[in-house]
Amino acid sequence: MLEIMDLESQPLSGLAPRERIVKTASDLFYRFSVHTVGIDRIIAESGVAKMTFYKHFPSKANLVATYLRHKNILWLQMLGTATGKAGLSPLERVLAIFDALDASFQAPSFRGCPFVKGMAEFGPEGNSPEVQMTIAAHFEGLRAFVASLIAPLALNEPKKAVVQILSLIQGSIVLAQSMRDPIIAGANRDAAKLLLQAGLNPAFSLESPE
Amino acid sequence: MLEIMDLESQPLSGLAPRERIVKTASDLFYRFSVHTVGIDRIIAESGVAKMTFYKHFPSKANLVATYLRHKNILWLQMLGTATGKAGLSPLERVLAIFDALDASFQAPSFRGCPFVKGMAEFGPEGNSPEVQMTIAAHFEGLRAFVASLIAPLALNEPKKAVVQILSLIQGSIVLAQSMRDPIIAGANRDAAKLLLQAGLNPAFSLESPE
DNA sequence: CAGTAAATATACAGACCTGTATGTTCTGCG
DNA sequence: CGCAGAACATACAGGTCTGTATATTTACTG
Repeated sequence: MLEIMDLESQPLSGLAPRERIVKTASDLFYRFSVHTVGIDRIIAESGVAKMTFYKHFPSKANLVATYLRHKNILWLQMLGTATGKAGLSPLERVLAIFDALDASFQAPSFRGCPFVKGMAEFGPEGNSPEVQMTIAAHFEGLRAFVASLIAPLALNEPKKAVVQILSLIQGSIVLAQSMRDPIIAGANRDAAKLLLQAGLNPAFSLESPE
Repeated sequence: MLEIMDLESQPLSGLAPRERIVKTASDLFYRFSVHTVGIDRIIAESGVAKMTFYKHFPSKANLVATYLRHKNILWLQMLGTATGKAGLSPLERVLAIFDALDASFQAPSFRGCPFVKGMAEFGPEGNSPEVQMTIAAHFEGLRAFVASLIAPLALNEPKKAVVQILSLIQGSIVLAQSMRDPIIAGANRDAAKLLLQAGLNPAFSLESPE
């Protein structure tokens, strides 16, 4: 057989078996869903033996949790670099989230939020505690991240603002997946700007325009 | 065996077989997920024979589409009654959406948006065209509904406002499912109010508070 | 009462799933 | 070189899934 010419995912040859498995599983689980991708397919496409797989991962559920932790790292890295650029004001850092979202929405591989999809497949009734813990940790981490970005703004109701920004983020992702409109991220960026400015200047908020 | 004393779902005895199947499937698909609930379980819990099931539904995918159409009707009915109450101003009609969401979030059976979950399980790659069509029709219907509520406000950028309101709606649902905080719907109601008021009075928007 | 259509119970085919068991081959290191 | 451990290929056990086939019973209708 010489060498496997994997035309589709090329930078997979040099990696160690464990990383090949995680990368293959991550792509397949995200593109399709977890339940529609079996172990056999992951093993075949990662070019790994079944025994090797079960040496590295005790079960499929553990691989799913690993996949989600992997996505969580990528996700928070993307937000961290976008919001951490030098020279940005505190307000601009929050708004940079939506610029980063805008870019990721345009990627052809975009399929929505892996954790929302994870909740859909592994609800509270299903018994996969490790997966559920990983999902809950992601949402809590994202909440804490947004809260840390909003704190410097010294708003009157920071907790409420965090909920609003998080809703705009998650709503953007759902809309970007369900309809295909390039204005989604920008519209929500504007919404976030308005909400945060209103929080900075209380005279703005809840006053009837007349 | 005399009679089946179904203690859990009582108002199921008098219904016709087809409606028993839809009701049972709707509850199970929504509480758990579609892929984790098999035909056998639906048949068992609806008290119907397998042949009867396949007389009424040509396949499981068709039942899934029927379930989603059922949920779509319930969902739009809820929004219609909440926003259609007499004596509400156009702005209040939009905000009434979030009051209705707040109520549904508190129901113990709340498990998020059936259509977001449907997208997670039946992505664009999976070949279930009827299910995908049903999901797409729901999102388009919801968009048109919100657009019809916003039209009377005569905003400068109605399309953008629709995207913002839809994002707040979907974001609320995701947050209500991932974290459990009773302020979510209210916070997003306030956000919607502020955004729509800013659209009514352009002097509000995008002015730096200093 | 008779006859027809719907619903029943049950068994089963074929495919897929996770996870294990049994060997063989490659690879890195002393 | 020589050997140990990792990764390989493959077959299979036990279970579940969708969908079909066979045969019996209920229920309505003329």
